[in-house]
Amino acid sequence: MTEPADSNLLELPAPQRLLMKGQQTRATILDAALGLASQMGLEGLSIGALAEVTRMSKSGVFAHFGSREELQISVVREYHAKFKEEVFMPAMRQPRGLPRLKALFDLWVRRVSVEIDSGCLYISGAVEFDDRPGPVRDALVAMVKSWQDALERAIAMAVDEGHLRADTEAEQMLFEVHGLILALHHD
Amino acid sequence: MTEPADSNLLELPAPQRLLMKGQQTRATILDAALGLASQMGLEGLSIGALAEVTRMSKSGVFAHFGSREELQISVVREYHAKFKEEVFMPAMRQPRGLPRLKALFDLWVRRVSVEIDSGCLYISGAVEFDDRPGPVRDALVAMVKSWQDALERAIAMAVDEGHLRADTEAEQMLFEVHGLILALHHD
DNA sequence: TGCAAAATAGCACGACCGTTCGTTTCCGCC
DNA sequence: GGCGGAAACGAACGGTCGTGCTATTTTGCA
Repeated sequence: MTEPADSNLLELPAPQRLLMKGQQTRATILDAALGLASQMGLEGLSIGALAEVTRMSKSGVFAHFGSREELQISVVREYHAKFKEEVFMPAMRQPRGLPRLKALFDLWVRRVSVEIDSGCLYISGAVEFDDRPGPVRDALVAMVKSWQDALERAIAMAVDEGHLRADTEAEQMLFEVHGLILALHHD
Repeated sequence: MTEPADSNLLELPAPQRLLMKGQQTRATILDAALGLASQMGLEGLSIGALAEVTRMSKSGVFAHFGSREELQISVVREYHAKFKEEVFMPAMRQPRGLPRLKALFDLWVRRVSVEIDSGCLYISGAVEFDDRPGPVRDALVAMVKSWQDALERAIAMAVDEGHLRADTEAEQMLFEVHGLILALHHD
């Protein structure tokens, strides 16, 4: 339930040891989990299958998260971090206004296209957890919301800069753009 | 959730009894299954839960379908029949062209709105089975395709009738409309 | 009313699930 | 070299799943 906290890491004593063994394999597991969850969905992600992929024992995998739910949440967070790094951050290096908005959209489209035959966790998660309250759902909506907010800010900026018509309804435009991505993902 | 089901009501005494008992309870089961699958997804639909809802034994439910897969396919077909009856058929009574297209869209939106907190099987199914080949997926894509084709025909007709600009790209418009529905469903 | 067939129940099996627990292996430090 | 703690293992548990069987009940018809 409590996050890693990493109470006593970053002890890089003499040489740089960035990761203790535990954190290292945890990262490995998380990476495999991300791939698995993209294919089977967050609900389809099982500790047994994960153990097989990583060639560890079930309990070995389990120990790193303490519960399946915590594993799912960790996967969501990991996905969000990757998404941020691949889509959000590069776009932020573009000048505000239309260029940045366009970059956000293009990178997003590119990512969805690359994810083909794996599937976006935000979308599959939204379908799986739309009526299943709990911490996983909470984490999911928080991540999606932060992304939507970022998009909406970018739209508003483009309006401010005069790149979009002044009567543009940011929320409505966000809705339509989102629809385009969903339709793209659907095919 | 579903009404009593009243297995043996409507005792229209001597004359026509259209359904043998088996077909009748099969229909009851299918109805319950539809509700369950809308909440939990096609993958989340379990025979045990279905038996509990219908107050039957697992094997009693099972016997009607022979396999879980067949049950899922039956659910998909049932959903498709309902969808056709509630959305497609009424719209067909509108004059061809824009009125019919508009009716299709409105009825679709209405249905998605009503399905809130249950979820459209076409959409959740598309997410769950996008990379899981098999008969269920086949049934799913067949149903979705028939619906998309109907929509595309309606758009083409609206163009023919001069209700839409002649340079309208039916496929592109279908894509955008689909996106709107998906976005609506997503919220 | 009686009887064959259909419908349903009951039970057991094997597979997989998440989780717990006790043990063993590994690694970093004195 | 040896000690202590972290990491990984292996076996087991209780649970649910889909799916075969064999009884038992119910139904439809002569």
